[in-house]
Amino acid sequence: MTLDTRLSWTDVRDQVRARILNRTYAPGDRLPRDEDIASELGCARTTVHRAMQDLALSGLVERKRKGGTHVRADPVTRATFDIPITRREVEDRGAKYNYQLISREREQTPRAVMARFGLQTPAQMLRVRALHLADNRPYILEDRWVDTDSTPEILQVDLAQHSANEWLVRNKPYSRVDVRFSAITAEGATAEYLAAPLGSALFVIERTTWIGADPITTVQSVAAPGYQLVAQS
Amino acid sequence: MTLDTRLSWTDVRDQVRARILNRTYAPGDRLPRDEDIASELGCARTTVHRAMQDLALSGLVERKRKGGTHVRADPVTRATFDIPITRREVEDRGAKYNYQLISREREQTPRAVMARFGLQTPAQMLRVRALHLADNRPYILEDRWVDTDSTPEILQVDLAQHSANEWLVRNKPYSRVDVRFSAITAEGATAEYLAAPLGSALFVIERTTWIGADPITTVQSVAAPGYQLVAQS
DNA sequence: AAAATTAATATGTAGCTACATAAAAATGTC
DNA sequence: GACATTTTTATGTAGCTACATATTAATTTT
Repeated sequence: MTLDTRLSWTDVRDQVRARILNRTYAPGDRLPRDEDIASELGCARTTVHRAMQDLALSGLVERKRKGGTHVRADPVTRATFDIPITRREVEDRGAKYNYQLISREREQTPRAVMARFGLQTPAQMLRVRALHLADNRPYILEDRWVDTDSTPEILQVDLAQHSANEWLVRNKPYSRVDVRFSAITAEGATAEYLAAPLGSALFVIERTTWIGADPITTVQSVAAPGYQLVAQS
Repeated sequence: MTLDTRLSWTDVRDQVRARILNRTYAPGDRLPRDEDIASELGCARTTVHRAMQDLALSGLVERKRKGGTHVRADPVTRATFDIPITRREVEDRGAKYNYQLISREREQTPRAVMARFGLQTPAQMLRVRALHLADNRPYILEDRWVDTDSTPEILQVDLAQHSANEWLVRNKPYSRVDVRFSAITAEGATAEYLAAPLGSALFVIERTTWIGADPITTVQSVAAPGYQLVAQS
């Protein structure tokens, strides 16, 4: 059993959070120093420190050296999303996974792709388009660009067998990633590949990765109608 | 200056990450114990612990007591999104914020709302529909249900002046939140309020909050065409 | 009074010890 | 051999000290 006199850092975090919520510490207020909270609650400063770090991470307070800890005036809802390999996502839903390569060509990057990488001038990259299926129904259509300077090995990979998604995730770690979500209307080839009614709304995930300053890949993944992304609890 | 012989936990994290990336520790592998890594790199176990915690948080490894630390076989892309108050979001874009109350009525929760809260039986709640504008153009249309048992004060708030969004965020903290994203097609009243062409794709954020086990509010926010959500770096 | 310098201070980090806890591995029992 | 029990072990946590670092506040200089 835990001694009832001993506070864990989660206890401290919950206590402080409760005080913020009941306005003991109001939005914008400066909290007491870690040390004072520690002596008040009867624990070590390190424990309060850990609690405060967590509150800062969740966006409830802001901390600055010497400046102290302040309750954020405009709290934000902070949500974390896990975006797994598509194969895994499908299998986790209990569906059968399939994959089809649509095209694989060297092309010059259009303006939109240059923008995502922050490039000033166009470059030759490998463009791979592919369809992921769940129970033989279209699930996600991906349009990917791979930088062959940073990732020449991709040229040896048999992309008809293994998706670039999977190969990259397993073999090409990144140091920075940019993720953005949006919605587009189903039309033309996109609608056709996804077997989506013309004009239906499609959920889009855009991911761009770098290793250091070097681009690795950018991908636009368009999900079939009805797709929903749920935050991690 | 830092002594070059002294490793910070971020150094350790980066070292271990580099080893995972270059396959010294391959996917599925078990890493050495914290203590061994510590003595190898010449630092304290606490430092390695902190580094490992961070790698676990970012989804690169999994840790279990006694089981040790394993490299995740299927790494995930983990992205964090901040969803601020709508007014703030608009103002941060340098636009002028406006707000219009559309309706405010007590209604019985339909099945979809019951599902979001996990309710078995319908309940009477306050339904508030409102439009947020940026530079006098429709920005987000929200359809919100507020539980008046947990939040009776909402009945006294002048929702024509202040959005329920803002009042709740400032006055009604939650202990649990569920966030999900999807896309819908613009039609009927939704299209009209948002001044969106019929059939255009709209980005949808659904948020449901509880305090303990008690429902607070659930809201479906439909963004005007072109809306994009970007992950925190 | 304005600018530059110095001191004070709250948080950040590293290292140590000691103990808690979960889960695997080993052992004992039927 | 199958099941229950005990031991072992790797991570998790709390508390302590000592020092680093970023800012603010105070002081001195111009």
